Amino acid sequence: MIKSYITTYQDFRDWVTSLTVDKLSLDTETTDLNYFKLRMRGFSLCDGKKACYVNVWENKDRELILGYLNYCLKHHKSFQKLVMHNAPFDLKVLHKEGCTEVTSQIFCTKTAAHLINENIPTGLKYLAEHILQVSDTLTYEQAERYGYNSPKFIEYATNDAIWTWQLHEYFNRVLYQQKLDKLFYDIEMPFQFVLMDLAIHGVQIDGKEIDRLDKIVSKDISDMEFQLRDIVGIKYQTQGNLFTEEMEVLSGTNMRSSPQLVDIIQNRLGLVIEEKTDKGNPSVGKATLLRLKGQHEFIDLLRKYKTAVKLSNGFLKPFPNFYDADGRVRTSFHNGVAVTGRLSSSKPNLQQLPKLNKEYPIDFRATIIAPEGKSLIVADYGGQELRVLTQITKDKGLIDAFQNDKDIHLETTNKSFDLGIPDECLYSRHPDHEKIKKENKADRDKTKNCVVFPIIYGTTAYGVSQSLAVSEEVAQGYIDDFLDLYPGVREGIERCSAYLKTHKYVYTLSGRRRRLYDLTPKAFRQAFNFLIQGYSADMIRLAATNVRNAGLAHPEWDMKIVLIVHDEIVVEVNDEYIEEAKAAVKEGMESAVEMVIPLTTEIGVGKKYSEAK
DNA sequence: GGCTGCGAGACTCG
DNA sequence: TCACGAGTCTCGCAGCC
Repeated sequence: MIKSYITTYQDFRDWVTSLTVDKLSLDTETTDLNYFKLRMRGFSLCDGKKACYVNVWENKDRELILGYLNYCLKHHKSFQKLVMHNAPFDLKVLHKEGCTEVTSQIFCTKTAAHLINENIPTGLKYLAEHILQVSDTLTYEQAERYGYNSPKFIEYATNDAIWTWQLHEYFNRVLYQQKLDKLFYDIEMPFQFVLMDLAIHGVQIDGKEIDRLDKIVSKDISDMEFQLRDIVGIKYQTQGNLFTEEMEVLSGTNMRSSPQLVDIIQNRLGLVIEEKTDKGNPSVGKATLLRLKGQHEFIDLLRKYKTAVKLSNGFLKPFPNFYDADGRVRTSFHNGVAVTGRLSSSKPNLQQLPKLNKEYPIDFRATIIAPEGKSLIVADYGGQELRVLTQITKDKGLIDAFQNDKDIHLETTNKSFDLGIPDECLYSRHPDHEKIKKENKADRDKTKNCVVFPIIYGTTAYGVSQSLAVSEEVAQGYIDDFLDLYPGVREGIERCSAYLKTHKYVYTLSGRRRRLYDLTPKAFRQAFNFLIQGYSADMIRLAATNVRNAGLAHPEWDMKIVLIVHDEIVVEVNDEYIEEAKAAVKEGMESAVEMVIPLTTEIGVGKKYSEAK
């Protein structure tokens, strides 16, 4: 491999001019990972035979070099296919440096690695060592000591591009062998540009509202600290807070410590804790406190206290650490972490923003806002999991239910609880349906949350018996009732299990695979759940790509996807194009895939996230 | 005595 | 042994200087 270190425009042009290939790998090096702060230090390229590192940091030719790179990305035949490891990152770096129209066919080796084996790390160094058998582990600091023009530094700087190129050669073959090529090229690669957009735009935060809520919640927590101790007679001293001048509790008891709460509840209140943690200790989590609700003033206040503490420590306090100078938060979306193919989000995790809690109504989601002159459109799939279940199993009962608007949860409840509701009243078109649904709301909710959805997760009779506080026999009866009503589901689960047993993997309707080598009962549950969760994840990828394309077709809308939350897409759009954009988002989501039961979308508009839901 | 790392437990979301 | 997939925070303890 011929390796060059390039610092001048002329040398870069010469290097590119001598290329005779139609494919290159690219790797960028930056000052920061965050779009708002980062600047490019340099980039490396590789064509399989030669590689170069182009240093643009404090370089007088910087603008010329980046301008030429921009030109090449659009027009040069060697840039027709661009291989990157973690494409959204390199794409956003290029975008930041003015290369905003990458028209190349892209290939992300990180994504390929995840599709081929979702159970291993996808870092470039790891893949180089384990797949390319590279043993070189030079760090940046080591390379730097040799000097920027030294062979060692050039080697370090070009390695990433070389490895990326070599991984492409291997992965591309395997993708076709494992029939992952359609998923990769038609779903994952277009979606990389959505991930790029998300990283670039971020989401607008109302910092003043965060501050306002933080003050309210902090005061509430402080008050509850006193009240909780007063209720159970724990002695404490007070101390003034230096900053807020409010009085704080000074006490040996910590109301956030589970062992101490166990002690208070059992020994001071004399209440029995039946629930256990994973390790078999008494649990003071949600389930326990819900069961003990109303039995002691302390329990009821503790529930509110825990909600407030979570809101404060988990969201209101840490959020300001993530503001960029433009008041937006740019989270990291990870496309190769969840084994089911779902996206995940971190720093901060925007997929777990608290919803409004009726018992402690602080509207955190109101702090996610649209900028001046724009609105948020929030669109989510209605009943996505049950629709995918229907698609997978082709169950006649489920198909009939969706086609004729029959209430699946009420039908199940009717059978399990022997309610004697006439079949025709289970259809929403029946004049008595709403009334009957209301009358049986409690049982219907129980069935929905404790039987129907858990079955999708592969629950056992034991699990259902625990959540409903009934015997295992009765619980098994509920499960059988559902599977008897929709026998296609039972067959689907059995088909999935049989396939897993033979092949040690299963695959979704989009061709995504999950490999499960250890065939424990849990593995069979994971396999069936994967068919639903994994396909749902690819639906949202296609939907988001459609929505992005609709936005590109109408630049005047200035429509940007700002969040993806599993079955939900949030976009920002200019106020004057809300109606057009709404229609486009709806169309983009509902046309993502062809299903026996057409997809439906629930859509809302508002200036705040919580208003639009 | 103070710092760091780590597992357990709890809680947020779909 | 017992319900799928994630990320983040705090507590409490072990180990280290």
